[in-house]
Amino acid sequence: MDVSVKGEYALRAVFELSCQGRPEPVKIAKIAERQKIPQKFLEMILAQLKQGGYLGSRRGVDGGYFLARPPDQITVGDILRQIDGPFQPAKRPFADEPTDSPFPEMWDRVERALSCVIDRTTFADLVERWRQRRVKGVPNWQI
Amino acid sequence: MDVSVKGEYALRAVFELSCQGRPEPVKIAKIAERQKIPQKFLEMILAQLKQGGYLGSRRGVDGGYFLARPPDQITVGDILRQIDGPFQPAKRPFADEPTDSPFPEMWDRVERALSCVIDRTTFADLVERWRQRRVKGVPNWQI
DNA sequence: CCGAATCCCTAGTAGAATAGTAGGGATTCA
DNA sequence: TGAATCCCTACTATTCTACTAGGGATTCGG
Repeated sequence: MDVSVKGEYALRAVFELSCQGRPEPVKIAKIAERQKIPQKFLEMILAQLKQGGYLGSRRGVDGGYFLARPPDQITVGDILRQIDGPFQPAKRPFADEPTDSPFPEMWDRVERALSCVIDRTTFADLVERWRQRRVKGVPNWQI
Repeated sequence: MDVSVKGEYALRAVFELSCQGRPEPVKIAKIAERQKIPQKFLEMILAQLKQGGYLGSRRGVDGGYFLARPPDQITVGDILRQIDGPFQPAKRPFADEPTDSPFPEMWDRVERALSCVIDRTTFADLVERWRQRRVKGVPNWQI
């Protein structure tokens, strides 16, 4: 019932890209440094996200990765599913399980509850909340 | 974001015990057979559940395992946590993560959403829903 | 056209976790 | 006493995780 490190790295990378106002390319090395992610590992992750259609890239001197869509159209659930695969809490139907088990219905509830958070949270939301917190956390005492 | 096979076995075993009206001992072999769980593996699981205070046991000829509390006082969350450990969706705080990350707050939401299902679903609930479904699913055509 | 910077691709790998199995020891009770 | 049961320790094959290594393909300024 937990997210892999790879999944967390992916979220942080996409968050980093979402913080850019314009979608101009950011280098792998820069993302790796700012988010403290092993660079070669990050390369694989970004490739996977690109393959899922969430990122675009450019090679060469001014190359890098960028969001393929605006951050309000990418959800946390999108990224996690792309990296860690679909997360049914339990394999359904469980091979050996009696067909009239009480659990599948409960797993559905779990999945819906989870979906309510991760499929409704976009990276635009994350950036906005994070900016708001920074403002509230470090208020301007000068007025 | 998924439950281990061990965790599912544990749920099914506790469900099986919850279906007994009285808390009289049920043999490992019987639970294993009825729920199609490898017996030796089940032994470990039941020991772990006993150690967590959810089950009691008796040895000898009429021995077996039984619930240590009524099924309306054991939740799905109790059992899953005992078997699979606490499930924070992500390790918090993530060592390398900047301290002002937007994610911890989101993981809190996820955890609360999850908790709303698994910590509010008791085994009494599961048994009741399951019985109700059997009644509705196999209606009496004789009137 | 050169070459430096960048992304791209395949492969390998140490260590941990998962899902068990094996074999016998300790209790209980008729 | 002995049969039935739970109890305990150890072992293991397989898979997964979190990387690392090494180079190849593009892009672009000069």
